[in-house]
Amino acid sequence: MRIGELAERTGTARRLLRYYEEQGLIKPTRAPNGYREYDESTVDRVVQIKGLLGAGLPTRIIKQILPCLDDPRGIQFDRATQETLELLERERESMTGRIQCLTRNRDAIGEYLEAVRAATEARRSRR
DNA sequence: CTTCTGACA
DNA sequence: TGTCAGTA
Repeated sequence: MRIGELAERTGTARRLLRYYEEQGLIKPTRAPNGYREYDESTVDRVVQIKGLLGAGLPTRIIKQILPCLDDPRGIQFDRATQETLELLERERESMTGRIQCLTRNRDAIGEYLEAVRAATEARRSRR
């Protein structure tokens, strides 16, 4: 499929898909007319990339752990630098922190919603 | 009409 | 990321 279809199916801007390619995250083949050609598996890959990016991981790290997502047995341990491992460790801790923050915010919203519902209900029964 | 590259905001 | 240009 060409970039337009991939964009629609992944909910990603064409511009972004070309950017991912620039960062080495996806490697489409080229049609004789120069158009990028993506295979079915790319749809999943792009969704994964978006998820990782949304989690706050930098593209350069995603590039390294992507082969792991495709095929867990294809991990290139030899290229796992000490520096990369440390960065991923910090990233893991950072994610844990964000999760705790999200949990608090989610609970706060839940309590707010609960309070509003209670107030609304009280008003109804009074009426 | 769709995509491409490069560039600017 | 959006968008504009000038093509293929």
